[in-house]
Amino acid sequence: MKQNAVELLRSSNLRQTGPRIAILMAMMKANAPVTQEQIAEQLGPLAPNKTTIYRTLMNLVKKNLVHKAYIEGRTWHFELAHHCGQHQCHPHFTCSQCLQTRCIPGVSAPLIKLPEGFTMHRQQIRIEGLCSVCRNKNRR
Amino acid sequence: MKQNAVELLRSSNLRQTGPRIAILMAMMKANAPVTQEQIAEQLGPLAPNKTTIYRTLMNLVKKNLVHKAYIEGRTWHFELAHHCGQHQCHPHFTCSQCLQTRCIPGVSAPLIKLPEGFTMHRQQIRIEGLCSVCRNKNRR
DNA sequence: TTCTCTTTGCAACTTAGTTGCGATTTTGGG
DNA sequence: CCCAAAATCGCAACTAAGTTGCAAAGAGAA
Repeated sequence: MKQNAVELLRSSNLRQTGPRIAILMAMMKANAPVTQEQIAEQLGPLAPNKTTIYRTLMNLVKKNLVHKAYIEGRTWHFELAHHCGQHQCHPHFTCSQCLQTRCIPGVSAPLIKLPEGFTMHRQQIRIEGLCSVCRNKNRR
Repeated sequence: MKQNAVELLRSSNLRQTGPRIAILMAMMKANAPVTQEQIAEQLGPLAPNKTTIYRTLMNLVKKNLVHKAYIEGRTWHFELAHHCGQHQCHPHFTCSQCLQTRCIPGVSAPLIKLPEGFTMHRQQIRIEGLCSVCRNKNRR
């Protein structure tokens, strides 16, 4: 997995530093978009400083190795780009009751047709609803 | 227009107060999602306190008269629900160069099929790209 | 008009992300 | 292998945006 991270950095012409490799590895382990805080938590006491985490994430976004996910709440979430299509991320579902977010892999919507002269870089879908767990709870 | 705002409040069983009517009217004038600050600015010196604006917006969201739009940046944007479909808002386009956001009215994507047991309340689409103005600027 | 419940404004506060800057690390060249 | 230049990092102080608690004002039913 570390090899994988190193490879990603090399392919994007980014220097291979400890913090970057650690952050990428932490994101590989996650199966949903993560926040700065979750990354730090995951890496434990040797986690990089939060400034470094934010700066790294923003660099990775710029290089298109990572995408920012648009999710309810005030906190930014990020995920590795390699499960996303070229112009479209997989949808994200947020339960409006338990507030958990999860990816909905393997599905996508047709790309929206933009007005004349506009170029699409990326289309993202966010869904709000009730997850099956909460739905069952409500039934009782 | 004021009548319209009053009607919205009545139909949702909300008390008709000055701040609420003013905020709804400000949103009716806008043709893209607005922030608390933009609402205050629009209403000028007699704008309600920012706490009131936030609280009002959150109430209106709860009543489904207003939706929160998911847009790049740290600031919340809101728009009236009456241009949105029942389970889907119109897409929002943000230019990654000038950062302006605009609505793309009249188009939508098929609703994503959720996993068994999940219920959809609302699907929202966010597109990032280059608007025609910026694209032309880059050409030169 | 009065009473009750809701809404508002204010000021202080919290959270999440940002900035500036000196110290450290990476990497390419000798 | 070693060095210098450029990129990156960590820290502490800061900013922006939204939140909270509470007393005062307002809405609407009787």
